[in-house]
Order: sequence, then structure tokens, then C-alpha cells
Amino acid sequence: MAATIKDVAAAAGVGIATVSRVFSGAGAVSAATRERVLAAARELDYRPSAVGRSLKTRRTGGLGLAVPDVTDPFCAELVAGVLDCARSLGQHVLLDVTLGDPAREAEIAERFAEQRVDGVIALPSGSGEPWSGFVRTGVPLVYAGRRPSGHPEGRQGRGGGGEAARARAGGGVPAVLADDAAGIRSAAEYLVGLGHRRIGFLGAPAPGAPPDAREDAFRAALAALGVPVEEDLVARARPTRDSAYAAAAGLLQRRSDLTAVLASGNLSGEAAVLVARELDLRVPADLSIAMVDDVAWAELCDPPLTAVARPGRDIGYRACELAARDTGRETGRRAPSGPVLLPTDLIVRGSCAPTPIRRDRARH
Amino acid sequence: MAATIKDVAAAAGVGIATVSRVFSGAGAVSAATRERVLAAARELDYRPSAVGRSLKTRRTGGLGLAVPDVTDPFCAELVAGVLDCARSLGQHVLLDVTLGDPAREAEIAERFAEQRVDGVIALPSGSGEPWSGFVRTGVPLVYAGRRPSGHPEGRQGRGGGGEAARARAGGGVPAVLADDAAGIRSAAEYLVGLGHRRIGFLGAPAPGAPPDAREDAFRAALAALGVPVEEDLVARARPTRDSAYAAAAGLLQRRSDLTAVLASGNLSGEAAVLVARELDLRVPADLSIAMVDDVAWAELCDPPLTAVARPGRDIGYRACELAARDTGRETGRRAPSGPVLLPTDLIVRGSCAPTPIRRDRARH
DNA sequence: CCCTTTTATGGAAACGTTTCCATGCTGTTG
DNA sequence: CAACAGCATGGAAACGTTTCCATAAAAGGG
Repeated sequence: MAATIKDVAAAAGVGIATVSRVFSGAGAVSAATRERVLAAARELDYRPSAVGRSLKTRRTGGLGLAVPDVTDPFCAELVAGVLDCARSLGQHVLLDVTLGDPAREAEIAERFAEQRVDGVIALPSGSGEPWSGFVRTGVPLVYAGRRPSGHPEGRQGRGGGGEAARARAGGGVPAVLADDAAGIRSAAEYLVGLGHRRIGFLGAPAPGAPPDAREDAFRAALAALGVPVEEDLVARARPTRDSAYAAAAGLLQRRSDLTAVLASGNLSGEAAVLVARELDLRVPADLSIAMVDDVAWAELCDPPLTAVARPGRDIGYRACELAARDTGRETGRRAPSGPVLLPTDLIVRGSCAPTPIRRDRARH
Repeated sequence: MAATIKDVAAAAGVGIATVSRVFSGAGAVSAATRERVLAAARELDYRPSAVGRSLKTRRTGGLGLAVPDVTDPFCAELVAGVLDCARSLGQHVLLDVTLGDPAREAEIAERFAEQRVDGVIALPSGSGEPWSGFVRTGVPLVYAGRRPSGHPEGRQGRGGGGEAARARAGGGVPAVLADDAAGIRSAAEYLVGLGHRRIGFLGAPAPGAPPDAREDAFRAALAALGVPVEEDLVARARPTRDSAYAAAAGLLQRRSDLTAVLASGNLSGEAAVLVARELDLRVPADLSIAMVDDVAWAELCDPPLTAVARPGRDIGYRACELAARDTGRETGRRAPSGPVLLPTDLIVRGSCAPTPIRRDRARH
């Protein structure tokens, strides 16, 4: 049906090798011949087949990208970053969503392997073994936005932990991450600086043993500020609207003495805003709200929401660079120099205020 | 490097044809042999190469998907729908973003063609010739969420226009769309029903001759309701935050007598909310706002925004079905029975109110 | 027990490229 | 003028599958 290189060669009266040279750019072809070939190709609407080429060159020009949910603003930014970079590298992108389900992650990894992608960028969920299993294929893998839980070094990027521990963490898989710990810390410091002491945290669930990295960061930040961390100040939710809402409602009702809430994601943030409205809490007079992820609606809220911005787009871009870089096969050692940490930014808007007077009174 | 079918055949002591049969499921293989092959494959970590297979079978199992911007909530939903459907069909998805740029669309179409995808789903911008040129490849193409402008039949899906005109429109390319005209109409009727007469419209630009389909629908709806459409009641913006903001600010300042605004997209909606706040207009007391696209933040706004919900996910899903359906090659005629129109839904929230009394007064 | 189906298997030819190698030129250089 | 470098070109061998065809063995029917 579609014209092949042979058709073009025949039409132009040359050998297929010559046609190949014209299209791949390699090798010398006289101007006259090139023109003849190009004309024939145009005539036949010929387009070199990527699958034929891939078979021979053993490179497909494709990158695999797996995120939990394209509909999530952060993921979407990350995807956009990857697409941007991939485009500039001349690669295309196979996208799939994991929904945070390890079984699906495994299927997707399998598919990427079969498709012989040149590299993979994954925003893993849970412990991420579907991906650590994938590295055996030899295809470059990069974690983006998050890396599998269960890493010994609690506070990534800080001085602690030798190179060895670092290499062990993430199984030697490079990662490009937001500096969540610093982001959470900045938000916590801000809230504490406003006088808040009873600060709720809306986090992600930890099905396995290790608690979420952000929750760790939250506890650590409060501890460092000398604020005691009560256990039932943190609520966990699965990454769905319903679950987030339930968690937020539970937390705010259980602890009516809360003066501030820090949401670890935009879903939790949404839930916090909604629940506060439902409970007739004025923001920020009665309750201060801060959130991780500076999504578009943060500015549209009333009051506009204070948020920790994570550079989703940059994360995707850099991760893609890494995934494609090692693609120059047989580069030998890929420096496992620890994760790339991109800075977060605390965007102060109107949703946080100094601790309400009467609450402080009631306490004395 | 990676094991091939030959390695497995050698390891299992069988011919490559047998290995192929084991993995493709076709043909008869004795249980004992199958087991032996599977064991050898597991041992070698063998995975059949999709590129080898694709070369032979002339199907890649891939679908191309092009949207203007993954970061836009509607596009993201659409993408999610496509991924969902593709997964259930056992296809994978190549995603790329057009940014509304025809040149990029052309490049993407070219890439899809080279990659020999089995089908393409596109949310076209402008007149969409990059895509209408693509149909010559014989690869099934489906428009989703929008179709190229310049279609003779103004009010799609309504009685008017013969089958011939319909087939001409969109160049015989099937399309899955939200029933925008009905959606706009419902919003317009709602606003007029509340007493509004001077209703602004925030639309998309029309670089070429034909105005945006939604703008047409807006004019038609108002006309049908007996409300005169003044020309400077509509403002156009490019699909960027800045442009949308500028358009909204321009409109609201130019026409301070406006009592309501209908935004034709979520970017315009954002802009309307922001500008109203900037201008100290109380919503809905001073200005009613309604918007097309029921995004997450519509409910978080204060007041929550009335919106026309478009079934982005369903659109993606159905479009994917169509793109993959015709993939059973040589099905003959692909019924060009006009676009599939999916219903919209007017979600009434708190951002629209009856016309302010004093404005009506001032008018008399 | 022979002939005919069925079932299990392997060989080999595609599929559309790239690339190595060989061949025939045209100019240059000693 | 001989030899040789360099260029333009074509032939053919991969790359990893699927699938047609042939063969061989096993099963069934009279």
C-alpha cells in the first residue's frame, strides 16, 4: 500500500542504498541523483518507515513516560516538560497512566520494554519495584517527580548519608525531584512564624511501612522548630477527591483546635478549602491553609491560596534529558550522583494569617 | 544484547517458528514444548520485539494523539479518555502537543506517519489542513473535541445541510465533539432567563475568515431569544492566560454596562474571574459569570462558577474507539455519518444572578 | 493394516530499512 | 603515464518477527 524504499529506487532508477543515503543524510550522493530521488519520493508520497529503520538501527526514537494521572495538574506539567524536551531531541513519547496501581505499572513497563523505547521516565507509586525490575532491560530509566518509597536517607539532598547509601537508594536509578523537604519546611516555617502551633497535615497514605516522604519532612520541620508533633494532627488519604475530602473533613472535625492546615498536594488542598467552607470556617481568620503545588486555581480561590510551587515542567524536562542522554548506548557508567533536586518556591497569597487571638486566649 | 527469538529457540532446542507460535498464541504447540520454550524465555529474559513484529504484521499497535496543550484541563481529560480506551484495546499511545501551531501540527502528523501508527486522534487548531493532508496516508484519522473551522454548516447536528454537505465538512474525517452549540445555547438561555440583556462573550480568535463555532452559536442563541447582539460585546483572545486576561479586561472596561459574561473556555473563565475581582465587581451581584468547561476549580471559586460541562473523557474514549475501529484494515467504507455529538451539561452554581435592579433602572 | 486426517514442528521467505563492501569513475600527483 | 585517492553508486547481508509450506509423526476409520 504505502510506497517503500524499493518503489522509490525503481522510480528514480537508482539502487535502494542510494535512496537510503538521500533520506538518512549519511554518505555522499550527487546533487542530480538526490534531486531525482526526492522527486520520485514526492511523487509516490514516500515516507521512510520508522519500523524498518528501527529494526536495523536498534533505536526507535521513542521514550516511555508513565505518570499516575494526566488529569492532575502537576503530572500534566511534568508531561508537558517531557514532551517539550523530547521534541527538541527529536524523540517521540509513549504516554501511559498508572493510576498509582503497581500492577498497571508493571504492565506498562512490560509494554515499554516490548516497544523497545530508548528510555523511560516514570513517576513511580509505592515502592516502585515494577520499575526497578525494568532496569534489567538495560534501557535508561529516570524517576521524575517522586521516587520509590523506602529510601533509607530520610532527608534527601542534605549532607547525611554516604555515596554508597545514596546509590542504594532508588537502586541506582537517577531521579529528578522537587526539593519537597525544603518546600514543606518553608511552608512549616512560615506557618509557625505566624504563630501557629497546632498545624494539621493532609498527606498520602503509606500502605507499606515507611511514611510518605513529605510527611517525614513535615514532622522534621516542626521538630526543628520546636513545635511538638501530635500523632493525630496528620491525616492520610488516597489520591482521589473523595478520599481527600474524607480525610480533610475527618481531620478538621476531630481537631477543632487546629489553626492551620498544610495540604501535601492539590487534591488535599481542594478538600481543605471545600471542608473549611462546609464547616463555615473563615479562611484565613479561623483557619490558615497552605498547600503543596501551585495550581492555576490557587490564585482564583477566595482568598487566594498560599502554595509551595514545584517546578513540574522543569522536572519533566530534565528527566527527559537524562533518559535520552544515556541513550547514546554503551556510555559505561551513568554517574549515580544522587537525585537532581530542583528548588521549590513558597508563593505567599492570602490564605494564611497570624494565629487567631481567641484561640491563643483559650489556650492560656 | 537483548535476547532474540533465535536465542530462545536455540536454548529450548526448537525452531524459531515454534517460539513465535508460543508467543503469538497462533498455531498449535504441544504443552511440553510450550513449557520448554517459556522456561528458556524466562531464563533469557526474552521479550518479543514489537519492532520486528510490526515490520512483519504491518501494524504497530500504536495510536497517535495530538492535542494543543496537555496542561489544559479539557485536553487532559480527553487524553485520559483516549488512554483509557487505548488500553482496553491493547494499543499504546504516542502523545504530542501542537500548541495550536499549524506548523507543529504538520510535523507531528509527519512523525505519526513515519511511525506507522495504526490510527490518529487529533484536536485540530485552525483550519486543520495538516490533518486533512494526513488522510492520504490511509491511516484512520478522527477529530476529537473540535474540528477544523470553515465548515459550511453553521449549526452542526441540527436538521439543516444535506448528507453531501456534511461529508464535505471535515473532509470526510469522522469527529467526536461536544455539542457546543447546545451548550452555549443553554448558558445563553439561562442568562437571558435571569433577565440579562447585555451579555459579553469571551471567545477564541479567528485568524482566517470564519468566526469560531462557539461564537456563532452564541450569536445564534441570542438571536433566537430575541436579544440583539452588539458587535463589541464579543472579545477574542488567543489561548494564553495573558491574552485571555487582556481580552476580558478590555471587554469589561469597554462595556461597563455589561451584566453578564459568558466565557467560551476555562482560560477565559479564569480571566473573567480575575478581572472582575480586579475591578471590584461583586459576582454575581454586579456581574454574572458563566463559563464553558467544568474544571475542578469552578467549584472552589467564591462564588462557585456556573459552567457548561463538556464530556472530555468520553470524547477521547469514543474518538479512540473510532480511530482504532477502522484499523481492521480494508473495512471498505467508513460511514461518514456526520460527527458524533456528545451532550453538554449546564452546571448551575452561584455565579449568576438576576439582573441587578439599579442597572435595569438606569436603563428606563 | 493401510489410507487419510489431524497435529506438531522446522525451513525459509518476506517485511523496510541501514550499512559494509566492491566496483567503476574522475581527477591528482609523482 | 601509471598509480592512487576519492567520490558516486549498487549488491547483499543483516535486524527480529510472522507465516506459508513441507514434512513427519500420531491418530482415526474402514
